Amino acid sequence: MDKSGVVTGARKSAGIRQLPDLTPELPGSKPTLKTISRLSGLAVPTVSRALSDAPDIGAETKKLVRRIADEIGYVPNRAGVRLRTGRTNVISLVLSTEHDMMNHTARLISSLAGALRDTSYHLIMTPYFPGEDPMKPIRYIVETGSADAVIFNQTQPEDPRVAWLMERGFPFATHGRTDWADKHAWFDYDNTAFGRMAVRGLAARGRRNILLVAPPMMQTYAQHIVESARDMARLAGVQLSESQGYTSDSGSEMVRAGASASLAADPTIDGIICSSTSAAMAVVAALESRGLRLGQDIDVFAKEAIPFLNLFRPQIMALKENVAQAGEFLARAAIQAVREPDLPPLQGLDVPSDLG
Amino acid sequence: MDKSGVVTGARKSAGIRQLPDLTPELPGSKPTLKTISRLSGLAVPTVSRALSDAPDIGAETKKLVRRIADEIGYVPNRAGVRLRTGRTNVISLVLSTEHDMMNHTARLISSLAGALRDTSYHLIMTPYFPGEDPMKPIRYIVETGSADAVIFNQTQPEDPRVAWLMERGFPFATHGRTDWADKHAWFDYDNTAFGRMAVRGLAARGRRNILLVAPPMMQTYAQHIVESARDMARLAGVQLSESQGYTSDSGSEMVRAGASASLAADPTIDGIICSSTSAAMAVVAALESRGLRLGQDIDVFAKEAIPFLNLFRPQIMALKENVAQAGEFLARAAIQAVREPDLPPLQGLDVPSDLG
DNA sequence: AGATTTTTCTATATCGATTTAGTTTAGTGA
DNA sequence: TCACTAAACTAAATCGATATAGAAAAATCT
Repeated sequence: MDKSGVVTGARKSAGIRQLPDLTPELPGSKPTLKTISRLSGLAVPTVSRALSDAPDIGAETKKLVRRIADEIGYVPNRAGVRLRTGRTNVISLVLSTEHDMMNHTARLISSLAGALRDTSYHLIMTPYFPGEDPMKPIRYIVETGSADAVIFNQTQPEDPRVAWLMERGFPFATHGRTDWADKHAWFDYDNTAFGRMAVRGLAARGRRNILLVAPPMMQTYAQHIVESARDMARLAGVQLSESQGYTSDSGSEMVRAGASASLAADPTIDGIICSSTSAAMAVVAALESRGLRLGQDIDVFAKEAIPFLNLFRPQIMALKENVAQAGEFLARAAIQAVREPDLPPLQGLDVPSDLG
Repeated sequence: MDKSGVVTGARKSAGIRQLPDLTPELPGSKPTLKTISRLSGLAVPTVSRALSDAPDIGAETKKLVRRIADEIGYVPNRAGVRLRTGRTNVISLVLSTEHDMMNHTARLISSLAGALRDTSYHLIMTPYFPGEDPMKPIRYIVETGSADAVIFNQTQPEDPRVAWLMERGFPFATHGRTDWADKHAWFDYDNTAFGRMAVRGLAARGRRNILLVAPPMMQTYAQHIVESARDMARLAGVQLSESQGYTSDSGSEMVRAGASASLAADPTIDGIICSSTSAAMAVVAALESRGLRLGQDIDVFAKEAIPFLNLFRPQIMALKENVAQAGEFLARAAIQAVREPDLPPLQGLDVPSDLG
């Protein structure tokens, strides 16, 4: 209200190159914009705008500010930015603790965290437990504003999480596709190629009666595998049946028992396709306990994130799944969804190359 | 400066039970203290203090405020709290992406995230890559104030991270012990018991020449295993040698090759102790490729986070490591280190029970 | 030269929560 | 009845960054 005697105005200290004030910092306190302001003699907002390369700040000023910022190791305070702008600089990975896809998950986390390392983003884990409403963690993130974007997997064709997030325009990226895949960011393993190559590979080794241990059919990628495997089986003229009562996600003990039962029910089965590494392990255990010789009486075709199956049994026909690539891609996709919501969403496919 | 005509004072609206103002909220905006303030007619700080149960707020007022807060679903804004108090409500897990302890790591992450779910804390992942300075992520967290506490593993007896954090009084909890274990929070698997039980178990099956595949000796737990195994070997009168040129962390291919070489160099080896699941897998692969029969010519003793080894080979002598317990404990320990720095730090041991 | 525009800053308000320093009313004691 | 204390609030400042409005100097135009 009282402005008498207040001298305001620009250029008061423009042109000054050397630091006008070198008052020693309070020890232990992190430098803020205020620190730079004091050191440079510029106002705090000027410093802020200089660092964000605003057009209304002089070139010399920008240079000066950036030099000081570098020298004193200025890093913007996250809480300040977040409070003012609403941007959290956090990306949430929704973690299913289900079953034993553990290995896969760990790989994904590492690569995501690694990819975000040199960005301003932190990765937070938002777990949910089997049986819980899958919407819950998503709603939590959005409603509490805990992150700028969400990443999640186990997508379904008409995934309610995807619908809900799109409706609200909240940035996200999925590991796996949906029916609206052209409208959002995703990364997926090419399970259609996998299904095709699995049947073709087994047929090439003379297998004629193939058992497919697929993931739960609600998930999009299960449908990709099943459909492509069926198509290829028709083309190749081989028989294809699907596991009944258990899936590749069922847990190792259950898969082993199930596979054992399947083999007992139909002893002519000579090829098994597994859509996960742990399922392949369980299946091999099952067939060996039934006295079947892997690679001779029967072949197993699988997918794996880490070279592991062939260490265990060289005979397993394994295709590599590049989970590290998935993590890196999803990180970029999520960030782009946050920063450039109007660009077409990033979409990527991990196409398995043919077996040697 | 100008106070004329301003009516200030307490009790202006004390005693009012019903909500004096029901102005509809702007749609889509999250409720804040201000919202409650408007609805209750109380000042914002009063609302704040009422919610934090401060002694200078009346009982009726507290009840009123809490009721409104519940009704409108008030959740404190993280950025506001963090900016004002400096408390981030974040716990950082420093993630080693090294080797293939993947499975173990994933379990730990899930259980940590799960344990923090019903607290106000979020879990962020701070990765670092093999070969990097292990101090780097720690320094980053502390210096940027990205978290209230850090959790990390792969501790060494005189771990520089522990020393550095203790010096600064920054809250942390380790998975694994150090020489200063009585002074900080930790959770550990009882590797001394493991080493003892492994040797005893193998000796009980008549094994006389045992090979120990231990982790790198810099890590504390490796020393626990080696020392206890040596002690027990002396007691039981069996021979014990340690793997040369490879460790249980060396990566599956390397362990397989190394174990194969060890078996070639000393064909009288009739028992192998592995301190990790992946090492056990590799070792079994090695001995089978050399024509040795597991459970007959030779026995393998190992530790595992997920029931897996026995699915693969029932003959493997496996002790369970309760990683879920570790995660839960570390979460609690970290939170206590933050909230009650003066209480003695939480310390816990996962004691493997004897084999059946 | 005087008016007008451009350039480059500064001042102020704001995000949401909390801390510190008052201020008012009611109650107590003499 | 008047000073004095306790109880229960309110006011104002603060954390750090940024958006908006406004102001002075310099450059341009007429």
